[in-house]
Amino acid sequence: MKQTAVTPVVLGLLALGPRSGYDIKTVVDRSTRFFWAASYGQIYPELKRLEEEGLVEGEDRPSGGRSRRVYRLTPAGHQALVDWLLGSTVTIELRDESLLRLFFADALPHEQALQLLEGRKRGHQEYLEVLRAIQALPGEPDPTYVDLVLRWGIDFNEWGARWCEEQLERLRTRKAA
Amino acid sequence: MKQTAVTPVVLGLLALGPRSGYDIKTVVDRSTRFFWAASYGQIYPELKRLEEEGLVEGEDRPSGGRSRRVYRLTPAGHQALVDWLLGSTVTIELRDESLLRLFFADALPHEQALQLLEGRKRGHQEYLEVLRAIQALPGEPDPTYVDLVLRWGIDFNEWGARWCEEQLERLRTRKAA
DNA sequence: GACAGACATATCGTAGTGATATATCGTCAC
DNA sequence: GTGACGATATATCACTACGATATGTCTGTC
Repeated sequence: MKQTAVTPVVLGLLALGPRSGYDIKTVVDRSTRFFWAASYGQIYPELKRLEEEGLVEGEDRPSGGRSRRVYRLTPAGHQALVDWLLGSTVTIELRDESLLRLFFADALPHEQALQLLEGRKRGHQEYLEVLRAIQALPGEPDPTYVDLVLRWGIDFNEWGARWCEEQLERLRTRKAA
Repeated sequence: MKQTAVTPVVLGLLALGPRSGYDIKTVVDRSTRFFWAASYGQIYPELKRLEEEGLVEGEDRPSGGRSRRVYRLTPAGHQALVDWLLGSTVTIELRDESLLRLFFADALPHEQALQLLEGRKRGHQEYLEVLRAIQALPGEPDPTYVDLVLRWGIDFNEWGARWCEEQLERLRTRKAA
């Protein structure tokens, strides 16, 4: 079975209930996009491909003149999801412009370099607010592991802000010494 | 001035000294790739483009029959680097398959889901070893901020492994309750 | 009844990836 | 000294992904 970057996220979301391509994109943008993004340009072709392979089943369910095709997971699709969940491939890619700036910060005067750290700290704090707002959203509580991943985001940004603060102190006192 | 994803990393590395495209790729693979990757397919065209814009200067310096073109930063290029360093754009993109697995882990039996957390912890520990090996490399110490970013990688992975451990405990005791 | 905004699918230009082709050089073994 | 192999060096190409937007429909509301 062919695997692309969106395969698992499509299968995983359909496992939580039948959805259209549009629905998938909406849910992704509100949840996994923080660590796994997906675009229409990937989702729609992928749904077609997965249907050809028999992992999902589509059903036209237009509402009036507006077309809508809802997909559900087949047993084979559920198996493919579990196989992936138990698999051992690990993709980790990070693209962090703020770290890249820090990396080259020796080209700046001391004070301006420290301001990069201040900026990074602020970035973590702002991100934190966004995630806390999501956590505080009304509605039934998230499933255990969905909640766990949200926690990760919150804990990570707390850690990140603290780290910046510690390094600022270290670099300031070291300079004074 | 047009900006692509590799512009800052090329300018930044040339600021540390003249280099060929091959050199840039080698240094990237040993350092920034952890948070900012770059491929030949980006680097060579980018060097040409930056030369046309007058931000870098190339000089053919073949050794024997083997061609080699070494680039150096122009004053305009240095200015462009400083402008970017002081800029406020923030790109943060994360693609973390292990988090995606956790997100969908409610589809697994409790024990197997916990094993995903164990696996993630192990991933952090392995990454940690790689980074510690880099830190222990002989040679003159890295510039302050280059070292700072390496520290970040180490501290982050230590934090990540600890976080997994804490969540494992929490989920285990909660289940028992 | 008009307008904004959500719903839904589809597509397209641009850019990035990873692999590989081509060629030279250094060095180590035998 | 020659053959093999890996490092140096540039270039390119097929494939994939991304982000933005075109197109059209429906719903709520002022």
